[in-house]
Formats: sequence, C-alpha cells, structure tokens
Amino acid sequence: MTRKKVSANDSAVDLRSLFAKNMKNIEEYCKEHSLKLTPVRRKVFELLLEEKRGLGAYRILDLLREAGFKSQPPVAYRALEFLVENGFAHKIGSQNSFVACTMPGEHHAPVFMICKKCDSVSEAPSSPSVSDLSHSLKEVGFEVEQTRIEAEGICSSCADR
Amino acid sequence: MTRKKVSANDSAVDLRSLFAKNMKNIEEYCKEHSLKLTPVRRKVFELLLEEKRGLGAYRILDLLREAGFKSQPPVAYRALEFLVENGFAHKIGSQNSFVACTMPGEHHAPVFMICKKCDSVSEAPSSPSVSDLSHSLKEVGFEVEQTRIEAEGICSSCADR
DNA sequence: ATTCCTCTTGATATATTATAACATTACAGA
DNA sequence: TCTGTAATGTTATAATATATCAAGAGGAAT
Repeated sequence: MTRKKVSANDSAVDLRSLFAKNMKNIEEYCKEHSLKLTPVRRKVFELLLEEKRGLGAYRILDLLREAGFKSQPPVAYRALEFLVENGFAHKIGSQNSFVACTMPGEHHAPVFMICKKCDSVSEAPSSPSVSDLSHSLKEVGFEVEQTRIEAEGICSSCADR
Repeated sequence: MTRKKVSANDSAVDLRSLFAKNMKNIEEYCKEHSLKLTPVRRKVFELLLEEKRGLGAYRILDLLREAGFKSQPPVAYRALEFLVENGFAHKIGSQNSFVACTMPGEHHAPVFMICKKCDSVSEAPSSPSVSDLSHSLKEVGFEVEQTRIEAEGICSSCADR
C-alpha cells in the first residue's frame, strides 16, 4: 500500500479549503432553513473550526473579545446553544467543551475520539455498532432517542510519536 | 410467556436485598484491595444506591449534612473521586451527576440509559457493540482506552404509562 | 509506646461553568 | 410606520469544582 507524502503546506491548504467548505455548508443550511447566522454565531463556529481541541465557553468568550466582540457570558452560551441545537456543534460532556460538527443538520449519532495526550477531539465516522447498540437497548425496554459516545485514548498522531 | 406478578412490597424487598448485596460487594472489594471505606465514602455510596437518578455533588452534600456530616464541598468531591476511581460509581457527563456502579472494580465499558421523562439513569448490560466500536475506531488509528456511552430516551416504566 | 509516615478529613477561599432576568436593538411582515 | 418576534446587551447570581493548608487518625517500624 503506497501512500502519497503530504507536505506541511499541502495540509495547510487542505485545512483552509476544508474550513471554507464547512463555512459554506453552514451558510447554505441556514439559508435553506431560515436560520440567522449572525456575526457572533458565525465567529463562534469559526473558532470551533479552527481548533482541534474542545473549547470551553469562557475560552470562546475570550477569543470573541480578542476579535472585537464585547461579549458577556450569555453571548457565548447563546451562540453555542444555537450551534448545538442546529447540529453545527457538539458539547463534549466529559470536559464541558464544544467542538464543531461538520455534518450540519444531519441527524447522526456522534462518536468522539478524545486524545489523552494532545486533547484533540475528533468525530468518528458513525459506525454501525451504534445502531446495534440502540437495538440491544430496545431489547431491555429502553427507547433510544439519541446517543453520545465519548472514547478516550490515544490519537494516531500521538501514537506515531 | 407467563410472568409472575410483582407486588410493590416484593419489589421493596428486592430493592433492600439488592442494596445489601451491593454494600457487601463494595465492602469485600475494599477489604481485598486495602481501600478504606470510611464513613463519608460509605454514606455517599449508600446515597447513590438509594437514588435511581443521578445525584449532583451539591445534592449529595446536602444529604450528607442531613445525615449529620458537617461537610464542605471538597468532602463530597473527594468521596465521589474515591468511588469513581475505584469503579464504585460513574460520573454522568451530560448532567454533571453521579450514579452508583454495581460492578465494583470490574473494568467495563459502561452504557447509560438516561430517561428524559423521569431522569432515571441506569446502566445497561454491556453489549458487544461496544467492543465493535473500539475495533472500528482502531481502524481509523485511534487506540481506545475507555468509552463512555450515554443514551437518552424513554425508559420502560415511562413508556408503559 | 513512641515516632514517623501516609492517607483522610476539616476548613476557607476561590476558580470555573452556566443561567436568570430584564432592557435594548434589529429586522421582517402587516 | 407600526408591531411582533428574535437576537443581543447587561447585570447579577447560581451551580459546579478545585487549590491550599491545617488538623486528625491509624498503621508499621523501631
């Protein structure tokens, strides 16, 4: 199995275009569903996209202020609430932090991989085992509406080192 | 399939004996591993056992006080830390609450069923789909050390109503 | 039994995370 | 333009969690 070598520059380009793509996704989605992607909301989403770790609400608040918004806590929480409600972001329960979601609006059962070394949080491609889980819980009489899975461990880049 | 009718009284008996069994389990486990099940720790575990919902640290603190302990927040958090570290309790990330675990010390991948109606939190018998999950994450390069799964939905008693 | 060490608890203060409540502004539709 | 709804601004405070240092309790080594 040969693999093309990726230079740092290439990956920077990748990141930028990925960023643009995500931004575009959310814009379109909001237009289609008549949701208002206001400046604060957009900025918070940007901040989440730019950071591979989860961001706490107060960290976001700081970043908003650095970006010129003169915000108080509720501003950050409201923006996060909007993003989470509409599926643009997820809350990571185990660390009270937030991450961007790249599949706006798609009702999916997120699986998060949280690296103990570098704190990165990434969303796994949703796996069939999740629906297996719902089925097996149904057999115990529990009707699943939503699942949230957080896996702690070591991410591939940290394992490589 | 015939089913024996269970009276309220029977189930109360069941609950009491289950309680005793769990208490005994943890006592034995502590003895075997030379862990100190001090009065506060024991009481907190009792409180968790008695409550089917998750208990917040400050709720526990109140209950400790009602029980005659003159405790400050760190006391509750320390006891909870002890219980969680040793596998006697779990923290429910999505609600910052704690529940008793009935399989002391056994290294398992807990699955919680959280009822939206009655707030009950119960631990599901661990299902094979969880190890499937670990495998599929391994294929993405992530080495899972621990998983925490929280499923929200409707429990069987609430569904019956 | 005394000393020493370690673990646990006591107590105070403070950090961090989150929301309640109400005033103001923005903006779409009648 | 009026008017209603949604969004933001602002202040205050609630809820959750930890840092720090002092004091006590109990085991094990001498």
